[in-house]
Amino acid sequence: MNNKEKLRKAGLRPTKQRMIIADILLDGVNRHFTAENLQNEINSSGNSMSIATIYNCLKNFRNCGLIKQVESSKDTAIFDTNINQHHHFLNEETGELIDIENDEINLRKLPEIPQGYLNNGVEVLIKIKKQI
Amino acid sequence: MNNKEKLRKAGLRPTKQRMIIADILLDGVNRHFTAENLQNEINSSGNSMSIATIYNCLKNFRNCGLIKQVESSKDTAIFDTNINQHHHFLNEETGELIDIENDEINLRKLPEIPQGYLNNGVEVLIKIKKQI
DNA sequence: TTTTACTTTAAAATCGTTCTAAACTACTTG
DNA sequence: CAAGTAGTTTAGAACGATTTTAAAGTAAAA
Repeated sequence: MNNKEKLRKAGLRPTKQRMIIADILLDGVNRHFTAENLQNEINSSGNSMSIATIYNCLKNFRNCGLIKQVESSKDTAIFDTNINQHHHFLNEETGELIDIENDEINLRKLPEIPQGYLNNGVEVLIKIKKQI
Repeated sequence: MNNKEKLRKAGLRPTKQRMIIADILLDGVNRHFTAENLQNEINSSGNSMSIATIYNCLKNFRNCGLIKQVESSKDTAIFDTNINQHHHFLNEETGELIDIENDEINLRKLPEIPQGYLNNGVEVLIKIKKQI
């Protein structure tokens, strides 16, 4: 499926701007990035786009499940093109994230989900620091 | 150990402002809060404090391990007085966090920590949503 | 004491992100 | 294809959380 079809399937009009971003993000390579990172990539691809459009687009892509947003206490939102359930190492000193595939972690015992709620995804974060 | 001693032990001068905040936070009750939540509590305790001081203090307390900061992609920093390793349910719709004690989760298989790094804490986040 | 280093403060500045409202464009319908 | 309409992009203003500034204040050391 090409990117135009992916956007349509997600319920998004394939506008010029969304296609530029889809061409960068939806190439099958897993990556973590911020809005600013993406703007730089857009610029170096010879295109340009309002930062508001980039934020709109990231929000739309995220809401449609084309990308994920990482839970992180950094001051900048971090997005992830790996939309499968998976986990992360976090280097707290640098903010760097490294993917951990879902089958590399085995959650044996899970607590009971609060009454009236459903499990909507589990994320494990392993904080790491440089050995001294 | 009283709060003055706790601050000294953490390497922080027990100033008037830090004592006010310690009296609110270090009472043994686990809670999640933002800087603004804390400011409201300070105000209702009959005290007042510059917001810059509140931020300074929270950062100091966090760096000294007196409180923790929760990994969360919300736009406001969330702190936690529960400093033991533990986990959270996150209601993504409301942002509400609920503690999961460490022994309620059993992580069987863990991935290998990257070469040259040490495990510095594991946090599991279980996202939940209201059943319809 | 007196000195020194650390802390607090109000206000300004900064930074990421969202809003606004006007111009534009994709899609629909005739 | 033409015209309508609903959704999208844009620059720039606005916003909210947090940090910085620089001056005044305070705790601890000498």
